[in-house]
Amino acid sequence: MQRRRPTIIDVAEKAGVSKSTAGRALSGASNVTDEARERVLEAAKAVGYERNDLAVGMRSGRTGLLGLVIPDITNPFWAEVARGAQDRAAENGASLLVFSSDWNHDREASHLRALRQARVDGAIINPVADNFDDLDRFGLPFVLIGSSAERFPSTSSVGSDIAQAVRLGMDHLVSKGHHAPALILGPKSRIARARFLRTFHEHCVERDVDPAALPMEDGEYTVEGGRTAMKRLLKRDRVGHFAVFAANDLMALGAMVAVREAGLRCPEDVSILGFDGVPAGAFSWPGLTTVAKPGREMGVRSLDCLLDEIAGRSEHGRVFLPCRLIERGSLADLSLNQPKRAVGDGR
Amino acid sequence: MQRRRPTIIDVAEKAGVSKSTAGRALSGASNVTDEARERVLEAAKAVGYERNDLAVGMRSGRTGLLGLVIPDITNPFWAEVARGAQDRAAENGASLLVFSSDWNHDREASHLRALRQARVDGAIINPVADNFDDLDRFGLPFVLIGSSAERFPSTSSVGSDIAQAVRLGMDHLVSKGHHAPALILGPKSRIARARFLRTFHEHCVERDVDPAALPMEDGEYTVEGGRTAMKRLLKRDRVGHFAVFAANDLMALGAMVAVREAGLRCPEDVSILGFDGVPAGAFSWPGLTTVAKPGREMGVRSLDCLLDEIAGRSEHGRVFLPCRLIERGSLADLSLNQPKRAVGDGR
DNA sequence: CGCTGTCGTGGTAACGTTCCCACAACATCG
DNA sequence: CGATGTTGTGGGAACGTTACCACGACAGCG
Repeated sequence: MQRRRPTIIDVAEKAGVSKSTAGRALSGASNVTDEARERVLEAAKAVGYERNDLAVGMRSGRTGLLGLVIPDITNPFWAEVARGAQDRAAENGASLLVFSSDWNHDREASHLRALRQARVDGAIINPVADNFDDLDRFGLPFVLIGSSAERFPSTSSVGSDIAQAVRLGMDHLVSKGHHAPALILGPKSRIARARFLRTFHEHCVERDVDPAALPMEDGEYTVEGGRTAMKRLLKRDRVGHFAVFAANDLMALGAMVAVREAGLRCPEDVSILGFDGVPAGAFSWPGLTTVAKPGREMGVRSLDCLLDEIAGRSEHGRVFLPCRLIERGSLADLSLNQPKRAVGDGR
Repeated sequence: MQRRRPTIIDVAEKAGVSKSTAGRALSGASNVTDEARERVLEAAKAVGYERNDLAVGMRSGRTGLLGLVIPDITNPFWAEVARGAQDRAAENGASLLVFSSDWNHDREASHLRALRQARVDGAIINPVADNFDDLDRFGLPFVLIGSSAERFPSTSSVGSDIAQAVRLGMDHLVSKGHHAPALILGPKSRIARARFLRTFHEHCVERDVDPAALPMEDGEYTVEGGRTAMKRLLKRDRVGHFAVFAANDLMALGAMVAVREAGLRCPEDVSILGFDGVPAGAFSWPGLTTVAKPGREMGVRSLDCLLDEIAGRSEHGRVFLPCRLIERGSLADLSLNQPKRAVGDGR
C-alpha cells in the first residue's frame, strides 16, 4: 500500500546523474545538456515523480498557495468571485484556500492565522473590520476585494464601479420614462451605500430633480429587508406608476413579493430595478432587470493584482470594474405611451 | 519590511532552552517542567511565533490541507457542500483547497495532480469519470460525494438518499391529489436518473398505476432543458390538471417558464415539483415546491468521513442522507375540491 | 602555450519542524 | 551502596528541494 513517494533523488539515481542535475533538468534551467535533460525527464516519468511543493516552499519561501477570505461562499456573488479567482490561480499554477468569514471578526482572524501558518504566498480578502488592525498584522501580500475596499485607500484593491453602476441604472430608468424613482437602500453602516447615494444625487441634480423629494427606505440586504422596505414605500402617498431602484437584488426580489402581496402587479403598476445580478433574478416573474456586478471578472482581476503584489510590482493600485445592465422585464416602458411626465397606470 | 518570521529556535533562545524543549512545550507534550513550558509559551507570544505548517508537513507527512473537487462552486448546491466541508475542516484545524472541474476530465486530472503536489492529507471528490482509473491513480485517502458515488460501491462515499427523496416527492404529490404525474428527467447518461426511475416505478406499482402510461421527457439539467422538455410535454394530449415532477430544480424553473409561455398558469393549470432545493426556487412565482438535498450536511459528513479515512478507520462505508420537502406553492391542492378541476386565479 | 571565461556537473548547506537517542540528575529498590 | 528506572533536557538527523560554491573540461585569445 501507500508506498513512499518518489523523490528527486530517486529520479537522479534512475537517470544516473546527481540530484543537482536532476533538479536543474526538472525546473527547466538552461545549463543542462539536452541529453541529460532527456534522461532525467524520462526517469521522472518512469518512477512517477511529482514535485513536493512543501519542500519547495520550505526552501524557496514560495508555496504556490493563495488564500481567499470572503463572507460566504454560499452567496452567489461571492461564489462567482471565488470561481474567477480559482480559475486564474489554476492558470498560474497556484491553488486557492477558500474561507468564509460570515462577517465575523473572530472567524476572520482565525482564517487569517490559518493562512499564515499554511505559509500562503498572499491572500485576497474582503475584510470584515472597519479598521486596519487585523490586516496590518497579516504581514503577507494581500489585495482587498469588494466595496469595503473603499475604506482602505492606500491598499491595492478590486471593486465594482458603483458610481458607473448607479449611473447606468438611472439612465436606463430615465430612458424608460421613470424620472423620479424611489430608492431601497442597505443599512446605513455599509460603505457602498454612501457611494450609491452620492452618485444618485449627482444624477438627480444634473436632471433638475430634487433628490430630497424622492421616497427612500432602508433595510437589511435580504429578501425580507426588501419586502418590508417596499411595504413601507407602498404605504406612502403616491400617484400613478411607481418605480423603485433597489441597492441589491435580494431586496429587489423581496420588493417584488411585497408588490404582489399588495395586490399590485410588476411591471404594470410598479417597476423594479435591482443591483447585483444574482442568478435567481432570471427565474422570478417577471424576470428582474438589474445592474450586474462582474463577480467573476473581479475574482480574476484580484488574483492578477495579488500576483503582482507578491512579485513586488504593485503599480496596480485600485481597480474598479464596470457593471452592466441586464434587461429582463421588471420595468415598464412608459416612454412609449407618454412623452410627458410619468402619469397614469401604464396601460 | 517583511522581516524573517520567528522560528521555534528564536523562541527557544528567548526562553533559554533548547529547540527540543521548546518544541515539546509548544506541541503540548508531557515531559516538560511546568516552569519551562510557561517560559516557552511566554517567549512564543513575545516574538509572535506561528508554527510553520510546511515544515511540520515535511517532517510528519501531515499538512492539515484537504482537497475538495466539485463540478462548479458557482452551482448553489455545490456551494452548500463546500461551505459544510469548509466549516467542518476549520473545526478540525484543517484548511480546504477548493477546485471546480466543470465536468471536464482534463481539469479534474490537473486538479488532482495539484492536490498531490501540495501534499494534501486527502480529498473529497465528485468524480467526472465513469471508471476508476484516475481515482485509482490518486494514491491518497479520499471520499466520494454526490450521486456518482453509486458507481464505486467499494469506496467510502456520501450522497443523498435519492430513493427516499423520490418517495417523499411522490407521497406529497399523491396527498395533493396528483396520482399520475408526468416526469422530466435528466440525460440518460447520468447515474442518478436510473435510481430516480427505479423508485418511481416501485411507487407506481405499489399504487396500481402503470408507470409506462405516464408521460416522460428528457433534457439537460438546465433551465433551458426543462423549458424545452415541458414544451414537448404540453404538446401531448392531456386532460384536466397536469402535474410534473422534475428531476432538478433548474429544470423545474424552466418548466415553469414554458407553462407561462403557453398561456397557462402554475399551479392553477399545471403543478410543478422540483428536486434539489436551490435558493432561486424561493423567489420564483409561484415559489417552487421541491425536495431539497442536504447539501451542507453532505459537506460536513463527507469531511468527517475523510478524516476517518485518513486516520485509517474507514468503517464508514457509504452514507446516504435523507432529503426533505419544502412546500412553497407550485402545487395545486386537488384533494380539497375533489371532483372539479383546479380553479380560481389565486387572488 | 598559458591565461581567462564559459559550461555542465556534483557536493553541500539550508529552510523549520519533529523524532530518536544519549545524557545527566535524581528516585527507587534489592 | 550499587544497580536500575524515571524524568527532563539537549544534540543531531531527517523530511525534499533549491541555491551556492567548487571543480574539471574545453574554447578563445594574446
